[in-house]
Amino acid sequence: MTATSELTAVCSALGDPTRWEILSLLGEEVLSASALARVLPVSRQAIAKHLEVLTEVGLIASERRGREVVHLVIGARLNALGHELDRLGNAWDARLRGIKELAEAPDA
Amino acid sequence: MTATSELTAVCSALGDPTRWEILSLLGEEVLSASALARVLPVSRQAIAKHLEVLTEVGLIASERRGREVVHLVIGARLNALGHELDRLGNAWDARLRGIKELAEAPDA
DNA sequence: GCGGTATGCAACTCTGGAATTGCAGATCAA
DNA sequence: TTGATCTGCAATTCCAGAGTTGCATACCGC
Repeated sequence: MTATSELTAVCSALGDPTRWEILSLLGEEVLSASALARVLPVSRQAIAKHLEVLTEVGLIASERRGREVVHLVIGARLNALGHELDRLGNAWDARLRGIKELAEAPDA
Repeated sequence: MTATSELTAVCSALGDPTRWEILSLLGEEVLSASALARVLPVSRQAIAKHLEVLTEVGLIASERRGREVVHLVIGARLNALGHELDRLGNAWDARLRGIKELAEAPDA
C-alpha cells in the first residue's frame, strides 16, 4: 500500500460517526463488542464490522480476556496521522506561498 | 455542528482517493475544474462535486478568474485537523495509561 | 449438565455517494 | 458574430458499505 492510499484508508475509517463514538468510548476504557453494543444504538454485528475496519487501519487493537474480546484504542496511530497531515499542510502552504512570491517578484 | 461531527466530515472528505489526487495537484499549483479533468481520469462534473465537498469542509477555496474558476488548497485547515488528531491521540493514551497504572498499583 | 452470555459467520436489505451523460448559459478570442 | 471553452444544473446508473436478522459455536458460573 502506498503512503497516500494508507492515508486515505485511515481517513475513510475516521469518516464515520459511529466509529468516532466507538473510538471515543474506547478512549475512556477498554470494552468488548457486546459492551459497546449495550451503549450504542446499533447491533453488535454492526459494531463488530466497525471494529474490524478500525483494526485494519491500526487505530485499535484487540485482546482476548477469557470468554470475551476487549478492544483498546491506539493513540499513537492517531498521533502519526496527525503529524502526517500537519506535514502535508505545511508543504502545500509553503509551495503555494513560493509560487505567489515568484509571481509578485519584480523580475530583475 | 459539533466538534466531533466536523472532524467526521473532514475525515470523510479525506477518505476518497480521487479527492486526495485533487488536493495533491492543487498543492502544487492553482487549477480550474476543467484543468483537473484534463489530468485526472474522471469527468469534469465528478471533479466539480469533489471540489464542492472539499470546499464545504474548508480544505480548499475558489476564486473566479475571468471565465474560469480556480481552486487552491488551504494548508492551514489540514494543519488544524492534524493538531486536533494529535491532541486526541495523546488524551486517549494518557487516560488508558492512567487506568493501567491504577490497576497495577499496589493498593495501599 | 444447564442456562446465560460472548463471539463469529453468512445472507439480506437499503441508502448514500461516486460517476456518468446531456443540456443550457456565460465568456473569451478570432 | 461565431466558434470554442468553461461553468452550472438535472436526471440517471451503479456499487460499496452500514445495518439488520438468524444461526452456530464457545465459554463461564451455578
